[in-house]
Amino acid sequence: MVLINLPDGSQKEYQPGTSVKEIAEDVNKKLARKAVTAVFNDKLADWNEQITENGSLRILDFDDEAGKNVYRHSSAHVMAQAVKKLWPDTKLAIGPAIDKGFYYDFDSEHIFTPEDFALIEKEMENIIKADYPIVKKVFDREEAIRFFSDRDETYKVELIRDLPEDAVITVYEQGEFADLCAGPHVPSTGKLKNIKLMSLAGAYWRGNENNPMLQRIYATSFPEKAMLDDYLKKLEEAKKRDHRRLGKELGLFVVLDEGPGFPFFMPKGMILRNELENFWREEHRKAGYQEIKTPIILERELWERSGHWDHYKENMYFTVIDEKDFSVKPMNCPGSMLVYKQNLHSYKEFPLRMGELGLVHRHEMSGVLHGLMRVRAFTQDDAHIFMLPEQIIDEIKGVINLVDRFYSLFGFPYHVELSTRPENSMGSDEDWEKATEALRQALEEKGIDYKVNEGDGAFYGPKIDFHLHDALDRTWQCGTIQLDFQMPEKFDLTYIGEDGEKHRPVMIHRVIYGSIERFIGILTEHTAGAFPAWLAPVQVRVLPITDRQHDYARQVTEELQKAGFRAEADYRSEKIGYKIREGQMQKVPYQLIIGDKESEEQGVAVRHRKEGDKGFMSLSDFILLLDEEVKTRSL
RNA sequence: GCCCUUAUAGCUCAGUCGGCAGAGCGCAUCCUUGGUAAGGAUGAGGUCACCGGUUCAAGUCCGGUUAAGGGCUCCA
Repeated sequence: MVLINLPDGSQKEYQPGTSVKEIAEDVNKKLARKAVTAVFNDKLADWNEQITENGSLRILDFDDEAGKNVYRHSSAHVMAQAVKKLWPDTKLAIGPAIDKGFYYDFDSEHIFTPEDFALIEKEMENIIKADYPIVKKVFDREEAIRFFSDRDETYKVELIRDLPEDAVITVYEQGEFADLCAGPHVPSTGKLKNIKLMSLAGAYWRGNENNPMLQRIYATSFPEKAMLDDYLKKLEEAKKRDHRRLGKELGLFVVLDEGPGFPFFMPKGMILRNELENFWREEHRKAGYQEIKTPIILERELWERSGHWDHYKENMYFTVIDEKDFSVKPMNCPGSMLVYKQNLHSYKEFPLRMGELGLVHRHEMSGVLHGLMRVRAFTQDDAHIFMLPEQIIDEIKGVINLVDRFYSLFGFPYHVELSTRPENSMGSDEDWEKATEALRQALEEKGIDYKVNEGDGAFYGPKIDFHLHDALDRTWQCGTIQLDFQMPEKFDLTYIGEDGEKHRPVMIHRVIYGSIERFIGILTEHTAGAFPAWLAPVQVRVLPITDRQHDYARQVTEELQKAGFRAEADYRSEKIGYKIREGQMQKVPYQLIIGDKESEEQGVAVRHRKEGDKGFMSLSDFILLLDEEVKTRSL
């Protein structure tokens, strides 16, 4: 007999050779019906796998991450089967489960279009209805190669050839369809339901642009109809708060044909932007930063010296002035180095913090441009900090505090990643060791959990990245702190130490917003355009109910403006409901309704964007309330 | 850059088989003066992205260009 441990702590005995399925059904009939796959002794197991040794077994359903992946992966096989049936000359590449669904890459004479989706979905339904058992077969290498060669599946053959010598090669079959696959899979195609094909894309074989372009079909699947509907609804909602759409609707920013990747900021977008910059300047002044501004166009020779010419030329723009070559800056650091070199520095000045809201231009490939999220010109809230080696830890902690101050203010949760030395990097092992240790120690002293990305650092130094989480559960890398050993060398930066001798300072680059443009994009989607009052382009709208209140409304508006608020009034002869609707859609935080009662009693009826009608208030009370909200920059 | 898709009024979009350019919203003017998410009437607004081709005739079909959207990281 074999002894099986179950997740609830109980143990049961079975005949050797009992299948996972039989055990599951014995333990819990209901769970067995919902089950997708199982984990036996920490390894994913097939439903029909026979248990021959003692161990612990856990049944997985769709709610488990691993179960979800198996469900989606099996869905991908069914999609591939349908496609092969409809277009038999199609060659299969790979078809994994991904975050929110799955895809399969095909190489086919037939060019897929969205019109094919219905056809493919129909065929998939047939396959599901047929309820083909999904059967695992173990092949040795030669057999497997022969098997797929016979079927002219050249990509599969290539995959097999790249597998390690001793790999166990498994093939899963369902009906006439067979695919090279590590498994596991759901027991039969009938287990799958609610599949929807989402989109088409080109994708290079193995992600390499020198390889042939395959056709990728993205799709998703769920065990319950309600789950699929919910997912589709969420996609709709995400579309509604797309920053490109909101940017246009709210008059914030726009990207035009005349400037691909070069966004325009409209008056209201500028208010947002200026507020973000004001806040940035205020906080950086408090944190002991000085501000500089370096030129956007600088001589080619500078970029050769900094190494950008060699490492970054592809992404740079060039121009000629008086027959000399110049580059538009893609980064701020070389300019900052030149500023540092204008004086002789003493260790007593350290740490020397130089901030710059620097506009950089980078030539991004046309296909990657995306609203404000990926552009060709953007403003980095950059800073370069020059210091003594022993100041690194405290200085990093200071930057971490600043990042936390910013992200918490906007209500963004975030997580932190530490990237260590990559392959072809510069500098000595000792320097890297010291620097990485300093970053680690700073994080640990701050009590911050972090993920380590081995070998993911910049070629000039290790780094800490801050990834913020938005309201739609996506993450964005914004802040970063990078140690740089290379720039101080290349520009021969020095300071005079206590000993009167010249030494090489340690330098870090850091950004908090990352790119102001992108941060605005993220913030727009996060808040769905309903910015906190301190950022809102229009903070208050005054809405007179009839012409009788126009004079008083004008007086109120002027008083609000005098108090420093961005206020406007709507004097059109529309009904109050109409004016309110418009203000709501423009996401104005406060609307003040003014009728006879308010003008007689010299007050306002306050309507909050989210809380609705808050009733009558004296104007001075309202000013106090809004002033507090703006001053504290509350959410 | 590469693959698929798309481009019609300020915005969102319809336009069938190739045969007079459309709707809603917005905007302007007028009527309406009203109490917390759309009152009514009238009107203006178009090089159907751009260049070329087929045709008696092109928003529509074909080719090219530009731009945008979804991807090109997830690995049997």
